[in-house]
Amino acid sequence: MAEDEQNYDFSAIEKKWQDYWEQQKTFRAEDISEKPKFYALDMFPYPSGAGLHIGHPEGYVASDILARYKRACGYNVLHPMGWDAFGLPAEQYAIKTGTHPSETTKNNIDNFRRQIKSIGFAIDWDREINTTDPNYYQWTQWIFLKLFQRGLAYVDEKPVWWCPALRAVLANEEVVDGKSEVGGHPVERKNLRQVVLKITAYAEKLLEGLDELDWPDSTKRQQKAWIGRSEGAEIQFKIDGQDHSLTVYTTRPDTLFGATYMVVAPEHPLLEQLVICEKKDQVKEYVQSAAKKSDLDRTDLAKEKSGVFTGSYCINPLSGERIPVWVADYVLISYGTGAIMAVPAHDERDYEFAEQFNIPIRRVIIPPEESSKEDKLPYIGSGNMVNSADFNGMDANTCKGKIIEDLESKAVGKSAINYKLRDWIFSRQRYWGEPIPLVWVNQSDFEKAQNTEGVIKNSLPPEAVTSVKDGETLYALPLPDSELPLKLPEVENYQPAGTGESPLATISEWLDIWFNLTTGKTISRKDEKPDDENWVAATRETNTMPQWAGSCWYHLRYLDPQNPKSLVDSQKEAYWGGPDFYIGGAEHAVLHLLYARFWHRFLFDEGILANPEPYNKLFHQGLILGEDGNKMSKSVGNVVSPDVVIDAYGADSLRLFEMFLGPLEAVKPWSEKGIEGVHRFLRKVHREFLNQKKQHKGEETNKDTLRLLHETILKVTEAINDLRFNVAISQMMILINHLQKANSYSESTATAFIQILAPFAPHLAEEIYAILGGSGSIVELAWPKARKELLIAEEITIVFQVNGKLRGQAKFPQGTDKETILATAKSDAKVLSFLEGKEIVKEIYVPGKLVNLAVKG
RNA sequence: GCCCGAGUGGCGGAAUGGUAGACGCUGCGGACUUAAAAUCCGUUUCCCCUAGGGAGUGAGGGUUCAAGUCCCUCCUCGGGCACCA
Repeated sequence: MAEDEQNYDFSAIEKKWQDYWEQQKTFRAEDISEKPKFYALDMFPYPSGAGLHIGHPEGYVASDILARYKRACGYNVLHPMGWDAFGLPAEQYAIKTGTHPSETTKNNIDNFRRQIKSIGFAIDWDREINTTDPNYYQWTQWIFLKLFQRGLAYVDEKPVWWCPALRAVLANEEVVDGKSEVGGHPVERKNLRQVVLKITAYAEKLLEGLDELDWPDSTKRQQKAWIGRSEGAEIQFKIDGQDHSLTVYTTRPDTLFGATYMVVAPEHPLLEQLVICEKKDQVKEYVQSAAKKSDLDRTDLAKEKSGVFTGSYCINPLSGERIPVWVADYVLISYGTGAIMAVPAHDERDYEFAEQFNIPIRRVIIPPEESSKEDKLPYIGSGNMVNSADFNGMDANTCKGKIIEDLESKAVGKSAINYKLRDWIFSRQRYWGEPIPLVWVNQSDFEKAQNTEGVIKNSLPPEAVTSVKDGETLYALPLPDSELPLKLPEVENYQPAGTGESPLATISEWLDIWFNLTTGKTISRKDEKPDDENWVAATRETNTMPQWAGSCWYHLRYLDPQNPKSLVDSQKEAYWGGPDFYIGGAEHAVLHLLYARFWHRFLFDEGILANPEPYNKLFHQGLILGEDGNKMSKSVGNVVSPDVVIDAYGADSLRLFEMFLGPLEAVKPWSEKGIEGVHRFLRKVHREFLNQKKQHKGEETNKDTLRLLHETILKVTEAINDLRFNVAISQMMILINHLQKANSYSESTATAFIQILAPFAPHLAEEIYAILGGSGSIVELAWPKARKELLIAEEITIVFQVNGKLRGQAKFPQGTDKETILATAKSDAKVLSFLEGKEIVKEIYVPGKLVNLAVKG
């Protein structure tokens, strides 16, 4: 090989250009611009102590390629990065070591930032955000106060998942199969005072909004299922011999005449009144045992249903029939009314229960005649009504409405809609989260607040938020905006209080305050009470917010990260709107993406934002597995660190290979050998373009080269738009292989090539551009246009098929007529041998592609 | 159990209903070299008596001149939900 060949010193090249970009602020986004905008957003990482792993950059590289490509297309591009840095691990580490979580978090962020910078992203680092920064969480608290003011926050004793090992309350979503999602520790039920957000008030809007979104279908489906809308009826059954009624929810009012028993959940408030004397002990015992069961037990025991007869009866509002009422834990208190009418003939669960307890099963719907084989019970389908008095013979589906009408006219029922979605338990009994900016006062001070003009009175919710503590009802008051951020106080010990309260509850200096009802100012109660009647004794809310809070609105803060006056300037928000591309893991399909939509829609309803939906276009990158095909994990020892890869092959190779592995959305294994392949490709590019002996000035003179170049520009452009980066890279490999074999090619060809390579391997592209004599940065060049007229070849290859099988081929000049081609095909020696003794029944000619002769005999 | 998605060489994967296996990896053979690395060239779906032919995209059917691609049934894997009345 040529002695003058330079090594591909990727380390030096990458360092050089990363420094250049940083110094020049190459990727600074304009706040507002004449240019159209493109906002590429990554799900920001939680900066863990383990550092970045190879899966993180996959999405970042994809969004970075788009960002760089769009910039070359003339867009004002924003590609920001930040840190979702509140969370359990830093707190756990603090409990173990006494290190302040902010210190751990700072170190982890520094390491993450270093790692991400080493990959060479087109990130505007001036817009970096951090959810644990008081200047950031001030606005998280501010949004909470808005929700509070609108009555969308309340406090309730809730049976919640308590994890003894983590000493923390977990959200439903953080419990998987009866264990904590983090760490896999067992969890149990415990009643605790919780701050809850009324996300259910947005159930309908969140459901409807999905239709408009350009999201993966599976993600939309998951959210739809999570919201779980169903239509049906609420029906009141009078309790026999009492004045009360039992209200049930059903989606099948058409099966009302088939109800042969009723069930109430063990936690149902009417249960006590329903139980007759003789059954008291038995029911009490049953309720107690049900309370002990975790959800895991309930699921495991799903095959074996359990329940107890209460001794009471209800009256079917239409038939007048007396129906026994049971208590059973297969009915959930948290859904519908916590009570059902059981129709064993047409519901699998009721059928199972009825079989087990010998309860009558009465069919009220028969399948339509055509499918009369479908005659087994339970029968879930539609059909015609039987055993249903006046409704007999009618179609069951139409009967739903008729029965509801009938119930409504008798004032014993109405149509109803139900959702599986529950309100969002928003409090965590932890230290390392945003403090919830509320204070608690007694009733008389609350009434005083209601009658004292000032910021507090003006930001009270429509209904008082209360909580009972030690037998006394306390009332929640909001801190005013002027008191934000409410900073986390210093604490001696990060261990939660044994009661399940947050460590903040142990800091009385912070907890017990004098609160001014006019101004909302606070001072510690250790200080003397000011001599002013507006100062009252109060205690602070000690719960902190869940990790989801900060990520509900971070996409907005990137638009205006330093703004001390509002969470985002409305002009900037109007210009940028939402992200044009949002990429992250599918594991956030429901939680983060639903919570963020909720907050965003709320802010839209408040008139604070111009758009109702936060993320119009969403994409999930697929997991990168270890080389052994298993999920990367420390314990298996198959984790690949980007640091190691960059050290050995460089950031450009890492970027290119992550995209070359396979389709972006696919789950695919890492391969050490595979990265050598793309690294070789980059070395080849480096070698080829540095050896300028083959290059000549002016336009490309070789027609094949010119055609392939423009085919490559076209394919790469299309592939980027379709997020098919693996295909784009293949095509570039084809081109470099061609140039390597060519005797010479023009400088303009080389420049066009590195321009389309630049979004993928930006450092190498910059270096070659500089060597070829380009000034400034390659990112300033406009994206090359594919000249489609060059793609038409002078000669076309036509394939000859007989009965769809390849039998020959020939080249023809562009524009050869059909007859000539067919004649040539039919006289082709090989084709002829397959036509012998047969009759041609059909001749197909696909222009420019193939001839197919269908033969018979 | 229910709802999705996916099955293509030794491997990762290409293929608007139109030449299956592009591109890359691996293996094998060769060139260069004292040697190695690097680089380059050839070869790599399977079967057959290798001229050439036959089979082939999880299995079986179907539609079509033509099916990896569309339709039906089934199998396997992956993901989600899981007593929500």
